[in-house]
Amino acid sequence: MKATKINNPYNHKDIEIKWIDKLSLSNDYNNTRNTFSLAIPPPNVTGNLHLGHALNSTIQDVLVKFHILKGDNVKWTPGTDHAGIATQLLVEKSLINKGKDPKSLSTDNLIDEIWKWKNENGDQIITQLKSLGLSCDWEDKKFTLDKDMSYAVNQAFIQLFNEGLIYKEKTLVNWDPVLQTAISDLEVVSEEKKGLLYSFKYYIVDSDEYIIVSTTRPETAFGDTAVAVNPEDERYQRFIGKKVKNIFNNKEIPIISDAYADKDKGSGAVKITPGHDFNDFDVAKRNNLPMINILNEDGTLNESVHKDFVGLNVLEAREKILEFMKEEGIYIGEEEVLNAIPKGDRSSAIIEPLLKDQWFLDVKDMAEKSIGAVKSGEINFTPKFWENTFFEWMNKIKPWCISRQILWGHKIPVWTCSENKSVAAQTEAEALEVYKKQFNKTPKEFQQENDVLDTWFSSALWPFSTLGWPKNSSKLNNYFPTTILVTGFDIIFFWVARMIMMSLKLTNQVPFKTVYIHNLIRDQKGDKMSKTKGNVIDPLDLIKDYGTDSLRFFLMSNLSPHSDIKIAKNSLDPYKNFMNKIWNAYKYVKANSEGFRIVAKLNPNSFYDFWIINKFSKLLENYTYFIENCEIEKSSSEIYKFFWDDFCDWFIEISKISLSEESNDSTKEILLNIFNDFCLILYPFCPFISLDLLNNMNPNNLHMKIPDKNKYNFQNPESDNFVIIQDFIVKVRSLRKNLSIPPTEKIKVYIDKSNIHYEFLNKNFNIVSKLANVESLIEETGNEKNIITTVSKFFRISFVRDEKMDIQMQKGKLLKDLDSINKDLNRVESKLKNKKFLDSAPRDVIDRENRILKESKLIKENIESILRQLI
RNA sequence: GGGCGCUUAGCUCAGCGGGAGAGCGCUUCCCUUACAAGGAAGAUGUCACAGGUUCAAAUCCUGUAGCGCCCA
Repeated sequence: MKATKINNPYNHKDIEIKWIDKLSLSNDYNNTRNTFSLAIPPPNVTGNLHLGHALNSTIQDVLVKFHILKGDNVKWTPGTDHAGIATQLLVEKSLINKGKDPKSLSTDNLIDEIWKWKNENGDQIITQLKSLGLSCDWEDKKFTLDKDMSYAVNQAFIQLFNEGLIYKEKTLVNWDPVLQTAISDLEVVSEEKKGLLYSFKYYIVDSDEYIIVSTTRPETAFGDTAVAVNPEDERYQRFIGKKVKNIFNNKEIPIISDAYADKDKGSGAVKITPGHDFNDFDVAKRNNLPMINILNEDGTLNESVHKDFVGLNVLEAREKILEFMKEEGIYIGEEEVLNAIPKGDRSSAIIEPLLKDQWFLDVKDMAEKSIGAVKSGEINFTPKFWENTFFEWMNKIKPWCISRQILWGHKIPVWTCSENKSVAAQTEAEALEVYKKQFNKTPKEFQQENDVLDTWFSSALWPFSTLGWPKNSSKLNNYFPTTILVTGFDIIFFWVARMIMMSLKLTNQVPFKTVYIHNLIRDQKGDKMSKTKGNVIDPLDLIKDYGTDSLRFFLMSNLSPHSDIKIAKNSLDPYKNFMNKIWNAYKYVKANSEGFRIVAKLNPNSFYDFWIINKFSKLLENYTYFIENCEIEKSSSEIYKFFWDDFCDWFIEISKISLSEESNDSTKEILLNIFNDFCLILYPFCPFISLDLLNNMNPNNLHMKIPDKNKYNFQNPESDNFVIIQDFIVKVRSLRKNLSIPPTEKIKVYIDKSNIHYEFLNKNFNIVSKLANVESLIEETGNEKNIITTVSKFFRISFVRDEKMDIQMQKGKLLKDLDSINKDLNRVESKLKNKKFLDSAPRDVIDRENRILKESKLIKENIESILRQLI
């Protein structure tokens, strides 16, 4: 690759164009190496890239690129999800916009339209993901409705069906009257709303006595088949076993005793509508009550109610039935209550519990095994506290309603004959075979189910179906179980839990060993981003303005296990500045390392060579540790601090001095090598700038390998002396500033030459002279009258006093320092006087306190003597 | 009602038993030949509150208050 002209200013667009297509990953498997594999949480095929995707995929990409650098077998499978309901809705809408009525199309034609849409637009999200610079295996991209993926779905279904875990049952389901399909418990969101609780009388048959019941949904009285009272409720004992007259459906319905009735709620008696309430349904099953369905699929009242009510919607019926109650004199009153309204998460329609034939998957055993896998540590959540959330849900899991009455999805692979005998199979031909074998005859009116499966059913197989399951492929052998799953906490139940259940059931293995849960991205104020609020920040805009590297580094620096990431328009400024800093530092490195190469063995010479090598070595160690521990944000911070503080502010500045004075080969070589190796470890975070600079340093010879830690393994006692030089320089600059001495004015510094650090300071006078603009070091005898002094950890530093100097300012500063030193002294002294502390504190803590005592005393004495001088 | 998480500098957040930290913002000075998208020097805190454990608590325990999320 041709090198970028490094003298140009940093421009993210130039380098992104250059490298965007060179990041795809597919490496050959080699069983001598470690393996790192993961499957991307497949975005909806209808999706547009949002910051959540950017966050989720960047985390994965950092891990992937890190493992590429380590030389592991890496497999990261990308793909998209067919997103049943969402996609169908979107296509229907776009048909309507084009003036076509989707309802006028045949089922097959509508499915064709959806496929057409998918083929035209389905890759948009993939293209957008690529702009993040991800090293997915783009050649091995999956879609949940691909042939092989559908084969896996059918196979999973067949196995679960044959084991009797999948069954069809007429029972209460969550019915979405707008989408006209069943949905699972998880897809129902409850919304608290003020409503009215109405009370009315049910008269006891052949009696003037009545029992009062309360309900927020009086229209369901058509479906009431009992009144329940609590067995311990003395008020109603005498009624149990009697009947009341349900004047709405002209039936006599029993008063039953059931613990579900709450003595303290309302009148204590409760009407039971098994066809339209989940609790009532359970009561009915316990008590063998009949169930009446009063609703059509569109949510209007059906033929089973009084003819005046047929066809009304629920709200219309409510008004009318209240009037009716009043006319009949059974209405008592209403009160305001807060109740939970169930709504569909896609349609926002009020969900009606409805009696329906639906397919269920019994997940109880699977859930128990999944809990076991997490408890035993086979699967680890990180952060660990999410395991509680997982357990909580798994413990009270109910059968999963997996059938949907929509078109777009995997058709349920079950064929049924006229005698209502069913078999599950991949194809009709296979179903016929299975049927003949099983029932020893040929089926009549053999027909496949019309329903499709819940989209999450196929997603639940994703980690292994993408690798070729159920076929025994080499991919599956090499890369399964996957190493890690990276996802947001919002789909722990929808997805993570179901993958674990399915994987344990179908493959007898966990799907992944670690679940890395990350948080959401919110706006500046901490609000969720939404189109209606107008606070959405588009990652593609950020990429345009700041560059992918800046966006990635922002995200990776702001990850937090406990809080969501907040982002404002200018949040990326510091990270773009960092990219610019790296770019400019390279200009310096390049100009000053001509003729030098990336080497395997360094030859450090001066103490600052050793110092920066040690710093880099520490960085390498921490960087690796934090990434492997899923603490990526700490890794980012290490990178930032090393580069800006250590490498640029100190090493480069010092190198300027040594390089201007003599040809210092060791420093030049170290500049180039550390910069090169820094770019390597930066690569997982900021791939574009890293690759471009690495390419510039190693034209046509990119070695994408994590730096060898042995290259940076040097021990040299002098490198510890670096802090002495730093301390001296900072103190001189500080005193200069306090005394308002211009930075351009060279200054003479008085210093005690018997100080144990003096020799080292003097030996490196060229450095301090340049960085602190010191003219000379002069012996301080202690008798000087016309000097002004400050103290540091290692030195007393004095300047010649001048009338122009702001002595009061310096005095104020010293008094303040004295105050804080006294506080420290008090704390330490009282500790060291405490016998119990000396007895029980560890040795190193006591040593440290003693050291602090000594240092503080010295500083205190110095400050006090200086203050006396200043009077 | 049950569960989880949070409360530390003006803002965003680290630290999670032994000297209160970072980035941004702020103040002052400097356009020094990598970088003004920069450099240098600074200021800023009852670590929500109340008890307890400990030689030692921002850090562990209990309780209280407030905020957020999930489940019913």
